[in-house]
Amino acid sequence: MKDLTARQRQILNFIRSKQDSEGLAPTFREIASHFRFRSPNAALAHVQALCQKGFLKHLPGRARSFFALDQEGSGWTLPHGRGSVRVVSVPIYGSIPAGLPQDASQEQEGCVLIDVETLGIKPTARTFGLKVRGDSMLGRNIVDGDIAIVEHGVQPRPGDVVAALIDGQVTLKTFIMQRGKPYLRAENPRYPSLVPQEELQIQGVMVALVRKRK
Amino acid sequence: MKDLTARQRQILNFIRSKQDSEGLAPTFREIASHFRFRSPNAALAHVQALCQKGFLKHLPGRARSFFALDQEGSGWTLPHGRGSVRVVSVPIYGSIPAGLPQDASQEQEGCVLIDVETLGIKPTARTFGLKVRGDSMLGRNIVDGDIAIVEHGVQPRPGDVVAALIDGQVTLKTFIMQRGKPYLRAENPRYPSLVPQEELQIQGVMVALVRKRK
DNA sequence: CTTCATACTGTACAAATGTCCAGTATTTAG
DNA sequence: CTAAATACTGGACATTTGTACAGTATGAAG
Repeated sequence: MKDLTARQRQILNFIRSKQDSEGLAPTFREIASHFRFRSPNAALAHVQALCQKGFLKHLPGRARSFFALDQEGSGWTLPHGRGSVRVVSVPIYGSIPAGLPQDASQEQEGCVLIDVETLGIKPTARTFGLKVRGDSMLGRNIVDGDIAIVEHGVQPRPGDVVAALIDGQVTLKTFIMQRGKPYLRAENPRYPSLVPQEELQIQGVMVALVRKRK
Repeated sequence: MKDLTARQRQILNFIRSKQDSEGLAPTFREIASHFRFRSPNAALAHVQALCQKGFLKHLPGRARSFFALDQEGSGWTLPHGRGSVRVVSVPIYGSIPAGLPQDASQEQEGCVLIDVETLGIKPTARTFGLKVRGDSMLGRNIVDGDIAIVEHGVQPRPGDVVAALIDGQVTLKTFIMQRGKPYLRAENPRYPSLVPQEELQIQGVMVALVRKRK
């Protein structure tokens, strides 16, 4: 996917922001007016460039028919109240094979949609849901059947719940520091309590939790 | 708020569905065409009626500037994978005044977006989020800061967590039956454990729970 | 019966809007 | 230097679109 020029990104952002703030995409002339173009053609040219590069969709002949095609991360920007919310679709995995789920759509058990602000995540980060099995995290009030929303590639802070890969199995543990060294702690007395962090691979940090009625 | 006629509701639904499915509100002529009107004026008249009754907003002079003002079933249908998902926006209240929140937008603390399937709710039912204060539901692994998604107008089943109004305060309790009589149980030893159900008003049943990272 | 609201038809026009053509700088890549 | 891409100006035109005015028909309310 080609990159955008600075100007093109400005145009795209303007279209997005108009859609977000007013719930209505701008016209070519409104774009031109905002950037002080004296002709709608400059706007047209930019829009065409954006379409060609796959960042925008435009239905020819129809007013205000701009659709920002989200490049990074699937997601949508929805009108909401006065402003807007950004939602991402998060796949739910029952178990995660070694490594990161690339396109493990087979193992997928479903989906949750979450608004970005609720989670406080960056839409660029890779996020997935992990169905909790067993009661290893009871001490953190996480029970069987809960869906842990896990974000990959985030530095865990002490006390965070993390998803770690141990013996090919993904488990939730608490990330802690002791004497400057990182450890993982299981939150249930029946499990080995402390694991040195070197022995395993942290898949991600839990940023949210979703629980359904049973 | 006045009621809509059957035809007006059809028009409103069409505008909504167009916005949902195509991401673009229709023009007067597109409305007319869909209903086989031979003039855009019929559409105009209906839109004006909808605006007057407060179900729709329209910016005069601007193309496709329709905004369905969510009366009851706010929500969107998003493309998702092969199919689509329906999402609703759920307001979060820190506290709920007596009665049901009608347009208590002042007390609102934010919003969560949840896909309907995850919750298994009927989009018509009135749903809201309730920010949990304190640890009265620790026994059910619900902690301070959690957001309980509560659905109004649903019959609670024994064992369900319900939101109940006691002394003007909304509290979460467990709904149980004992000898055929309904009771509410607090899930923390420091609280009075059993309350006969007659003394209070059940606001709704918790259908889901959302927890953010602190 | 009359009055009113609802639900349209038909014509028309002006404003909003998309889009084409022909240019001019400026920058970037080779 | 040359060619191509980018970033515009200016004018023009055809559609799309919103909207006003003038009617017709129907059913409900009084």
